[in-house]
Amino acid sequence: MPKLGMEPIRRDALIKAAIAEIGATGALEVTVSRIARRAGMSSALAHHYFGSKEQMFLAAMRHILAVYGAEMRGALVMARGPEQRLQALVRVSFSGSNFRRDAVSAWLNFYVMAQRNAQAARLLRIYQQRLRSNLRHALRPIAGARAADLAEGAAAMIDGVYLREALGTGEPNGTRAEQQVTSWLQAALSRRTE
Amino acid sequence: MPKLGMEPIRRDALIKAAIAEIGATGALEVTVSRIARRAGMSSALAHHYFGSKEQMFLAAMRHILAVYGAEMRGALVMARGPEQRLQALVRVSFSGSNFRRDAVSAWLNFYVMAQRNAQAARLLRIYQQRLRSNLRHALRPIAGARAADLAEGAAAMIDGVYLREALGTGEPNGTRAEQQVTSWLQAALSRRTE
Amino acid sequence: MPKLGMEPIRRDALIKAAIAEIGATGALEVTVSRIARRAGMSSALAHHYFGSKEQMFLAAMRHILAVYGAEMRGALVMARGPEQRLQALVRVSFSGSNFRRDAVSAWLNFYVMAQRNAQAARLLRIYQQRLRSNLRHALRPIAGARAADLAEGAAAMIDGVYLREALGTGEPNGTRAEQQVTSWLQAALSRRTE
Amino acid sequence: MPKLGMEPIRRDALIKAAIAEIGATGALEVTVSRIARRAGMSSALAHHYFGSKEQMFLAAMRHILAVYGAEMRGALVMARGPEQRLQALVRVSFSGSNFRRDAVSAWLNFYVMAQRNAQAARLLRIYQQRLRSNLRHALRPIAGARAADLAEGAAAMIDGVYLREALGTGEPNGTRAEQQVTSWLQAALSRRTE
DNA sequence: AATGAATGAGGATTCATTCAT
DNA sequence: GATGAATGAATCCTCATTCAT
Repeated sequence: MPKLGMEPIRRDALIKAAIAEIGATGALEVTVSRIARRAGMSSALAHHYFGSKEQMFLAAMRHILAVYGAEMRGALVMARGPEQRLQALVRVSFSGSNFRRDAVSAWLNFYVMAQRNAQAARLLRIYQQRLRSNLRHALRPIAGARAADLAEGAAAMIDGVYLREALGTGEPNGTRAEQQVTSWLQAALSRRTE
Repeated sequence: MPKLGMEPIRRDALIKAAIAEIGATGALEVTVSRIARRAGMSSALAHHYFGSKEQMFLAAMRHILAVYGAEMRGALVMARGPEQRLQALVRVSFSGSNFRRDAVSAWLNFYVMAQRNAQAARLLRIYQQRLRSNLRHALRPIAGARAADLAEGAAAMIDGVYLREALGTGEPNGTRAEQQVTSWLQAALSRRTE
Repeated sequence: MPKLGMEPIRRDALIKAAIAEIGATGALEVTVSRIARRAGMSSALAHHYFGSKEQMFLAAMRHILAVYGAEMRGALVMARGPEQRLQALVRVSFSGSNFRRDAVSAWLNFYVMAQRNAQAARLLRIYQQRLRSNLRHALRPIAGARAADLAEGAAAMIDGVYLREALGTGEPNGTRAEQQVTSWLQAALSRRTE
Repeated sequence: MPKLGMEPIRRDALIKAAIAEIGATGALEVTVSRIARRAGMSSALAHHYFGSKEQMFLAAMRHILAVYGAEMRGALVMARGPEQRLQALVRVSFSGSNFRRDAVSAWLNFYVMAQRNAQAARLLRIYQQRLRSNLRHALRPIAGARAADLAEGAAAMIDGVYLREALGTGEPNGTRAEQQVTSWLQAALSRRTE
């Protein structure tokens, strides 16, 4: 039942399957066959659409990144004032599709991938810069000159907490994560006002 | 030129080679042959001494952990007062053998390994608990009831900053990392005194 | 030149090649590569179709057994009266595809395999029981109550003679084997009529 | 504690261990290391004494054969008259050290070995001929011209019954085996007297 | 558009065997 | 006499990838 216009559907299915499979295995040592089977097609078709396993993984990474970016924009749109913007950025990092077990585990593997693959490294840097830039932007009115430093610290904190959730045994707990980051941010900010 | 008592020497060489190789490749997809060659022996001998690739990786992980623990103890011994203890813990995390490019990259891969391998997960948890426990201990006199929370946050911060260094392109910068964590800690602590 | 519907063809070729290779080598220490090469394909394809060397051997065993069973049924169909049924059973054991050098040698190795592999043991037992049951059936009208005992003995005799042919240097001689078993059977039966 | 005159002791221990190990594994795929360990020494020493794995197996085969021959001679010495000689030959085949699970299983593997190894084949033939010759000798006074044929048949019967015990799941049952052969022999003999 | 067929390359692991001590 | 050290040579098996249909 080959149909026309299947390409986007297939690609999407494969990306979702790749993330799910990586999440389930906990490693990048996932076979293309398994991913393809999970997506309901042959591995040959997967290659037809992505050219190589690596490209498929990159597409999956791009997908996670794109969704994360979209959610961030969406949250920022709703925010009123710097404090809310800050909260939005933190909250988005620990919620939505980006914080499901699958995605969290996938992230960990993208970190590893970024060590060898230039494209993956670039994608990662884009994500990091976007987050930092957004954090700086939100912090400027509140923290002034310290905004850059605080943004840097907040980003590290977010990554650290994210990592901990990725390695924990239970299901990731977004609320707890958010609170941890928020309380630190407030501490750093309140000190400023001294 | 077979000698007696080679076992500890060989094991040591293999562990070092494994860490170096993982660091160089940036991934766990390192072959036993490569590691063995780097350690100056046949892959068969590597298997003879470790039984399996996985056991070899675990030994490498244990080694990194042990050295880290030793350095931590050493620094704590020298510390006078809670503040110095705290500083020691942070400084040790970003210095010494534990913060060489190799080791940093190896850590990243151990994170991935811990997602599937129970033994690796256990080792990781031991490390995390030891760090948290040490941090709590040092924070108690300074932060009182908030010590537990702050220790938790500091640990996350350390991991986050560590992660950033692992993913950065340049050589890890321990001083910068230490300062980042320290300044946050001071912020959180100073708020307490309000 | 990939074609569709190759699976049964490939499986068949591999089974035949496995039997031939075992027969030629005289042992189970045959490599998958050799078998695959003899069957005109890569070892990877052999694994693709059988999953493992062991499964391939079991399939070969099942094949020999199935052919033997078919030949037995065929001979029984033609037989008129108990004596002819008996003769058919003995003759089939020492003729046809089941008594070619290859198969005879393969049998010997299946014996060994049956000592460790439960599935092989089961297959072997099925063959033994079928033969005994058929022998009992044929002997009942002739030997009455002694049928069970005689069937047991005839089966052992068949195996013993078969073994001797398997170990002999020359090509197995079916006629000689058949006669040996038959003459013993007649001796045992004639005693009954005393 | 290297002593002088250890050679025969070591060789003996290795032969016993080899038989035991083959019996336990049910196959020839036994490693020299395992055998040596079972015999309480290093694999290097095993090689020192036997030169190769194959030679060790042959020695084990020779040992089993020698013991079997000795037991046969012993039983024949005690026998009075042809009938007792016959009974002695059958009984010895299914009793003593030659009929322990270990040895029975080892025999099966020697059969396989005899298919490739000329020396093993020669040993096997010697055993077979000795048994046949002894059987003929005992049968001559009773069966006259038919002695040769009957000896042939009896030998096959012994092997067949032996095989069945080797493949059975339970412990070999010598009495049952002996009776089966004996009753057939008597049947064949009684027919002669008709 | 889709897939079964097919393989080359590689990788972990095993093991008989050798050798210096 | 005895062994730990060491390895080359296999062997099974996996997998990304290609291709004809």
